Amino acid sequence: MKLATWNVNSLSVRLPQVLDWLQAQTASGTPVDVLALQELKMTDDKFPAAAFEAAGYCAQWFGQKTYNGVALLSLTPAVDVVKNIPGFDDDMARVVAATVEGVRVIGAYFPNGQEPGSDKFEYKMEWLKGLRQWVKAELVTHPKLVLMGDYNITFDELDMWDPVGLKDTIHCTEEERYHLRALIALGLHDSFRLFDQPPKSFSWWDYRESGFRRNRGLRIDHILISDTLKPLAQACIVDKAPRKNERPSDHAPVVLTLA
DNA sequence: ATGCCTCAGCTCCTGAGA
Repeated sequence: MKLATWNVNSLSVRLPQVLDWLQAQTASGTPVDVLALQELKMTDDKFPAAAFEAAGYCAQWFGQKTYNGVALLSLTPAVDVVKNIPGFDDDMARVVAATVEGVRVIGAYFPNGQEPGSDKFEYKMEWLKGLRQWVKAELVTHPKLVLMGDYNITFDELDMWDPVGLKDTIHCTEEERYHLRALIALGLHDSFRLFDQPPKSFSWWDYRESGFRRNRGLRIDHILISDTLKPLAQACIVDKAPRKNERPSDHAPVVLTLA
């Protein structure tokens, strides 16, 4: 089973790239079974369900105007769909969850937080708390669970192109990392670090100042898997190929292969 | 401190992203 997450930064702009990428994965011999998308930036009526259906994918989506918006694509139908975090009041579309082939998949676009100390940072902290409470309960009923998406949090210095210059800046603060570790403590694993990785592996690069060319990036897109799934993990990589497209997203897909 | 880039939108500037 192959699962992936990709913040596309506007699905309207990136749809051809998403379709091309899915097609390339299929052509390689291992099609993507589940793809979580973030930052659709479109209302639900604009979602290109027909294009994905033509490509062989079922879709669950949860959008809003201008900002946020998430979707789950799957080769087989998704059931028990949940949108946003039950019990956490939120006027932004950030989460879509569903069960695919017996695996509980949660796709999420975590709040950015803007700047430590800001209202948006405070919202990020509350959102993270709400997410954790819900995921904790989900793990009880769904031992096979994947939590993937744009976390907007780095784990440590390995995930930063400039650990000194970026120390304590947004995505790299101790408060944010506390919540990330608290998710891990529920019985989840950072699938990327289960494997040897190239040094300076990132999933996002700033559009500005040639961030990608100079590999000035952050690893903020993650695929966390439950204890039960850990023994099945075979590989996890960042696929930088789509970042080399003309007009790319600032994020690259992260891809996990399970036995 | 700001722009550097990209995207959406009550679009020729602004807010937000990260």
